[in-house]
Parts: sequence; structure tokens; C-alpha cells
Amino acid sequence: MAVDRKQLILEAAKKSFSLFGYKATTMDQVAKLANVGKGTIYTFFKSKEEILDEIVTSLIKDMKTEAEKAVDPNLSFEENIHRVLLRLLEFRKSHQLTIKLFQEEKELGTRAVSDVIQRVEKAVIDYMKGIIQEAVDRGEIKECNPEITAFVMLKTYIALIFDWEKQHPPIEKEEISKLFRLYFFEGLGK
Amino acid sequence: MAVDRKQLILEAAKKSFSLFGYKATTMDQVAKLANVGKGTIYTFFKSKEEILDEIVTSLIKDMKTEAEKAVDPNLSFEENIHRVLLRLLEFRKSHQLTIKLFQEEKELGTRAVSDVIQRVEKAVIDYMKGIIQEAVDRGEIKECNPEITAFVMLKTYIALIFDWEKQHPPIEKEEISKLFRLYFFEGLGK
DNA sequence: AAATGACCAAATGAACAAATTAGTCATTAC
DNA sequence: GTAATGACTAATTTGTTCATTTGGTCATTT
Repeated sequence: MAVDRKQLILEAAKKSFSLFGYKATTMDQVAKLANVGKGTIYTFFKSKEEILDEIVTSLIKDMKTEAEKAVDPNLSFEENIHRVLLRLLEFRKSHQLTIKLFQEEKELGTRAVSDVIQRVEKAVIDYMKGIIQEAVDRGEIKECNPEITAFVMLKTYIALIFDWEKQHPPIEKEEISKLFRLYFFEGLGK
Repeated sequence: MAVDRKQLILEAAKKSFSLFGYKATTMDQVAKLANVGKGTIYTFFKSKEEILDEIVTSLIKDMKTEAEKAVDPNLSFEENIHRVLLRLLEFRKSHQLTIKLFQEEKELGTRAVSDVIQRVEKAVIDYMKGIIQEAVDRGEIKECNPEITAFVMLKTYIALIFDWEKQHPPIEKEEISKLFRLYFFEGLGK
């Protein structure tokens, strides 16, 4: 079978988005990178935005795989959710595409990019929601609204990992784990 | 004694910053609003930014007063810190100046405004830090890093009040109080 | 039938002109 | 004499023009 042109286009676009961002990537560039006529792109995708959407859909799939690798059924819910969050935020921190996208959202506020980031966040929360619901069902943790809990946990991790570093030296993984246990599981109360 | 010109200028600037934002406020406008010559402004302040700084310094003082009013020594630390946070975020939510400033920081990214918001956040965290340290000393809550704890609590509240509302119906005050107790004091663990 | 790139209308941004602005300072008012 | 002023200026911002670039189409080629 000949080369999969759609795949070529997706890879070219992903590379270009990662390197230059969404807005700065031109369709001519993608066509050239993919070794394909520009028109060909439009036989597979109806717009530039649709390419980004498809790339992010597969990104979300990758993140899910990554998250699942972090889960170990022998460990407690507490340990698992911590590992999932760390792994996902590590992913976000180390993958060119996500870095560029978050940067573009903050600096340019490109709408298509905002939309797509929203989608990633929702996917993460949905995934965590599932894990939390299971833990509640298993009786491992107290009754709680899984969506709000997932939301608060994610925001807390982002605050500890991304926001804290803006003004202070980074907190060690081990330390974050301790903080997380203290705040969310044991509680500050005596 | 004649009218306090410096105060007139501060009030005019505050009004204009609240109405149009920092960047969109001109010194001519402030002078006109304050009924003084533009040159007079520069006998009290060395720049537009210094006016903003002074206004924010007094804003921080107001917030501190507001926060102190929320504290009731008969209540538990848990209840007090919750009341302080709610009161401060209520303040931020309902005061024209803070609304405009946060909006301008997000939309325009004006540097002087970013600096000043940073300062407000630091002041809030410092204040909370003190309350937390006291509670630790009193043995009311577990040993913890007061600064990180204050930081995480503030971020959590902002997430619950501002970020959650972007996508969901707002959470009731009473509900936020419950969530806060659950996550930070009792912990999810059984 | 699939792929292509010349083509087009719309969007962008470089370049320049005009207007506005923060801050100064010689003059004025008291 | 000194506190206040607003006309002035250098610098920045804004509006405008217009050539270039861009996303997307489609007649032609393979």
C-alpha cells in the first residue's frame, strides 16, 4: 500500500504546530512538509481547524494511554490519582505540542487553540472522575461529587506545579505527593 | 484647610481606572476629573504607574480590614479561613477597580497591571500565612508549610469561585464551605 | 478517481502619517 | 516665594493604506 497521505498530513501539521504554533503554521507549509499538494489536504480535512481537532483527539488518546500506564491496581486510590496527575502534567510539560499550544493560548489567545485546550482539560477531568467514582463505590474514600473533586484536584496540581514555580523554587515530586496526601486525604484537622 | 489635592488626584485616578482601566486612562483625564492642572499631578507622583501603586497599596489595606472583619475569634480556624477567603474573593468580585484590573491583566497583559495584581496576591497569601501559622502554633491544625498551604487554599478558592463558573453553574457559598471542610480538614480518606 | 497547484477573495501586517500621551518646565497666580 | 498650571515636546499609540500572504476552491493533470 502506498504512503498514507492523511497520516503524512497529520504528522506534518503536528510537527509544524509544535514548532511554530497553530496560527504561525500555513497550509502551504503543511503541504510542503507532507510532500503533498495543498489541495490534497482539503480532500481529507475541511479546514485548518479540523486538522488541529484531529491531532488533539489523538493527543487525548495518548494522554489516556499514558495515564493508564501510571495506574497500578495494587496501589491505593490516593497513590494512583497522584501518579496519574503527575504523569499527565509531566506529559504536558514535556511535549512540544502541548507546550506550544498552552503558550499560544496565553499569549495570542487564538480561539481555535482555546477551544482545543478546553477539550483536553475536560477529557482529563472526565478520566479522573471515573477513577474517583470507582474509589467512592469501592468505599475507599468518602462520598463526594466526583466532577468537582476531579476539578479541584487538577487545579491544585497545576497550581503546585506550574503556578508555584513562577515565583518560587519548584516543589519536589516527593514533596507534592506529601502535600497532596496531607491536604486531600488526611486533612489539616486534628 | 483647603482640599487635599493629592487625595483628589488619587480618587480621580481610582475612578477612572475603575471605569476605563489603567491603560485607557490618560493623565489629562485624571487632571480634569480631579480639577487640577496636569503638572500638579507630577508634584505628588513621579509617574502614572506610581499612582496605580499607591491606589493598590490602599486597596490592599482595605482588603486587610475587610478580611479582619470576617474573622471571629470564637470560631474555629477552619471557619475563619473560609470566611476570610470568601470575603476577599467577594471583594474582588464586586469592586469595580479589581474587576477592571483583573480583566485588563487577562486581556491586555499590561505590565504595570500584572505587577500590581502580583502584589495583591502576595499580600493575601502573606495574610493567610499568618492565620495559618497561628492555628498551627495553637495546635488547632497539623504542622504544615504555611506559605504553600495559603497558596493552595487561595488557588482552590479561586478555582471554585471563578474558574468553575466558566463552564458550570456557580457553587453555593454553603456548598463551597462544605467542600472546603471536606477537602482540607477532614480529608477524603476514611 | 485521486492528486495537484494556479487561482481568488479575505485576512494580515508593513509602512507611513496623524493623533494622542506621559511627563517637563517656563510662566502665572496668589 | 512658592504652589499650581497648561502649553509644549518627545515618544508612543493609533488609524490608514496597500502590497503580500493566507486559507480554501476548482479546473486541469496524472
